[in-house]
Amino acid sequence: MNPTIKDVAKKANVSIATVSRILNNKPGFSEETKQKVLKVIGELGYQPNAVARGLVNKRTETIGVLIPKVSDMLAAEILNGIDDFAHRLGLSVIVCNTDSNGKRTMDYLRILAEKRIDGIILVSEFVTEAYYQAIVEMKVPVVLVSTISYQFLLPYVKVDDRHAAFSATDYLIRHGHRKIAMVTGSESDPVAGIPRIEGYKSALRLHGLEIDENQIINAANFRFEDGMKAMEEIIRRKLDMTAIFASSDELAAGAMSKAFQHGIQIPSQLSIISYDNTKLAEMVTPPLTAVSQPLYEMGKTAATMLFEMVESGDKMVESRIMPHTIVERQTVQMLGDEANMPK
Amino acid sequence: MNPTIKDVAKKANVSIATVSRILNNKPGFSEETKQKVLKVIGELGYQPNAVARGLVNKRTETIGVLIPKVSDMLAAEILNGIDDFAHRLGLSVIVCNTDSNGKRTMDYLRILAEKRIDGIILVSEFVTEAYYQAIVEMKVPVVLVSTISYQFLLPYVKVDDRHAAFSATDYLIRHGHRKIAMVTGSESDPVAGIPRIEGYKSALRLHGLEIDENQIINAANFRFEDGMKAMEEIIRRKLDMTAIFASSDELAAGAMSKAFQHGIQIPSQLSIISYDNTKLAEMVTPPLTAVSQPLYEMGKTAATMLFEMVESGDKMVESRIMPHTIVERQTVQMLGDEANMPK
DNA sequence: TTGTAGGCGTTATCAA
DNA sequence: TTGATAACGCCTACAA
Repeated sequence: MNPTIKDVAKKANVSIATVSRILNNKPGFSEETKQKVLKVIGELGYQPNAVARGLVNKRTETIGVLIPKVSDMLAAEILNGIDDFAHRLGLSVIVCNTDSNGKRTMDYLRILAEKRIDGIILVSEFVTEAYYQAIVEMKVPVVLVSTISYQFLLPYVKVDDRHAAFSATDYLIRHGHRKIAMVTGSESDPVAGIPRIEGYKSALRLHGLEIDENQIINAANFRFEDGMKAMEEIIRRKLDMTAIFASSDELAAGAMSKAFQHGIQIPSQLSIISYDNTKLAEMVTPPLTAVSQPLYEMGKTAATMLFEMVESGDKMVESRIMPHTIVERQTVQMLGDEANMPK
Repeated sequence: MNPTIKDVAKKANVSIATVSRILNNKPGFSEETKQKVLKVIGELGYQPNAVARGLVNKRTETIGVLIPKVSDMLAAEILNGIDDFAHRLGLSVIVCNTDSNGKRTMDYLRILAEKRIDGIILVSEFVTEAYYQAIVEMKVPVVLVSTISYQFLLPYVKVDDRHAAFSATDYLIRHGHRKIAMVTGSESDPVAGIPRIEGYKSALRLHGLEIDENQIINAANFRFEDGMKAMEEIIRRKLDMTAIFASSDELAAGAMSKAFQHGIQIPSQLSIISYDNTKLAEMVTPPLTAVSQPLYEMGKTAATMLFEMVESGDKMVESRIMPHTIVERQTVQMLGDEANMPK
C-alpha cells in the first residue's frame, strides 16, 4: 500500500520517532539525518497519513459548513470566501447542504461530530434548540454567518439588517421619493424579515413620511418567483408608489421582470433598490442599485474567526457587524424637485 | 473527553468487540445484549470516532471536489447535485476552490491525498499531466464533470457540446434565421470552445448557409463582462445578423445588457439563444431561450458514479453523455416566412 | 454469543 | 541527537 512512516524510517536507517520529528519540525535531529530522511521521503513518495495524525492529535484540520442551497448566489459567494480562507489557514471544509427540512441538518451535525471536525460555520440558518445542543455536545467552536441567534450567545458575522434597510429607504427618500413600497421576504423572519421592515419604517418615520402597511408586500420568500408575484400584487392593489425597496436581488429582479411585462419603465416610471448586491444585481437590465453586503468578506471573516477559536481552544471571540454600502447603478431615478425635497 | 467504545463496553459489562459488532451490525450478539449496549450508548451520548474507524478501514467516507469558483452559477448548481447525492450515499464532500492558478490545485491534491479521501470529482477542469500523476499516485477513483480528457482515459459526465451547439444553431435556423453570429468563450478551449464552434458551423453547413468567420466573436471568457464586450465588438463590426448564439448564459446576458443600452430590442430586432440554462437565464428580461445542461443531474450522476467506483474498488465505469434540451423562453423570434424558410 | 489481543499510522514521553 | 514504546479509538481474526 502507501508507504508509511515506518517504511521511510527503515529505509533511512533511523527510528520512526526521528522521521516524525523531521516531519513536524520538532527539535531533535541533525541537519545530516534530515537530509537523508527527506531524500528517502522523496524516493518513496511518502505522504503523511492525516487520519492517523488526526487520531492522536485530536484535530482533523477540517471544518464543517452548514449552508442552505449552495446554488443561491448569496450562499455561493459566502461559501467562496469561507473556502478560500479556510484553505489558506490550513483547514479543509466539508460543505453540507441544509436546504429543505431540518431533519437533514441534524444528520449532518451527527456526521460532522463523528468525523471529529474542528469547528462549524452556520450560514443563514436559524439555530434551533436541537442544533445548539448537538453543537455544544461536540464541543467545537461555531460561528454564524448572515444570521444571529437571540436565544443562544454565538459569535456571528453579518451586516446590520435594520440599518442597511434604513439606508436603502433613506437613499430613496433622498432621491425625492415619497411613496415607497417595500417587498419583503417572509415578514416574520426574525433576522432577514422583521429588522429590514423596521429599518424601512424608521427611515420613513425619520423623514416624516406616513407608513402605510398596505405598501408592505410580503413575498413568501426571497426568490425571483416571489418577486414576480409581489409585483403582481402591487399592480393588483393599484399601489401608486414611485419606488420600491426589495429585500433581495432576486426579489427585485422578479419585480423588474414583471414590471417589464406590464410595460412599466424602470427607473423612469418606477425606481427600485435591492438588498444583497450579488452578481445578479449587475447582470439584470437595467443594472440594480443595491445595498451591498460584503458576502465574500463575510465568508472570509467567519473562516478567520473560527480559525482563531480552534487555535486558542474555543475562547470566545467578538461578533462582527460588517459595513454595508450602497452601490449605485441604474434603477433609481432622482425625482424632480417638486414641492417637498428631503429636509 | 468524548466517551469511547471502551467506556460503553465497560458500562455495559461487555467487551469492546461486542460493542463494535453491534455498532456495525456484524453477526455475533444476542438481542438482549444489543438492547443493553444501545441503552448505554444513549446514556453516554457515545458517538463513534470516524477518524479511528477510517484509520483501520482505510476508508474515510469522504470525497474531494475540485471546482473552479463555487460562486459561478454553473459550478454552484453542479456542486449542489454532487453534495446532495454524495451525502445521500454516505459520503461527505470536501470542496476545493481551484479558481486562479493551478499551483493551488496541486496543493489541494496533496492535502486530499494526506486526508486519505476515497475519491475525487473534477469539475470543469483541464486535467494536466501533473494532476493526473498525483491522482494516479493516490490510487483513488476520479470522475470528471463538465469536462473531458483526451490525453487520459478518465470517466466523465457532460453533455455533447458539439451536438448541443448544433441544436442551438439549428433551432435558430428553423426559426427562420439566416444570419447568425456566435459569441464564444475562449475559442481555443478544447472542451467548451472548439466543439461548440464546430457544432455551430455544422448546423450552418447542413442548412446550406455560408460560414463567415467574421461572425464568430471570441470573447475572452464566459462571463457577463465578456458578453458585453462581445456585443460592443458586434456593433463595431456592423454585423447584420438577426440572431446570436452565445456560449453561456452570462455571455448572453452581457450581450443583452449592452444591446439594451444601444436601444436594440430583443427579440424583435435581434434574437438570442444561450448555453447552460442556469437560473440566470430565467431571471434576465426577457427570459432567455437556452440550451439546457442538466447541471444538478450531472452532479448527481457524478457522485453516483464515483460511489460505485469506490464501492467496487476502483473498477472502471462508463462515461455519461447527458441529454441537453432547448428550453424556449422569449429571446428568439420566429422570422416571417420570407423567401427562404428552412428546408 | 462473547472476549482477547494485535494492528491501523501517527505523536509524544522517557531513556539512552 | 536518537530510539523504544505507549497511547489514540476502532476493527477483526482467533479463541473460548
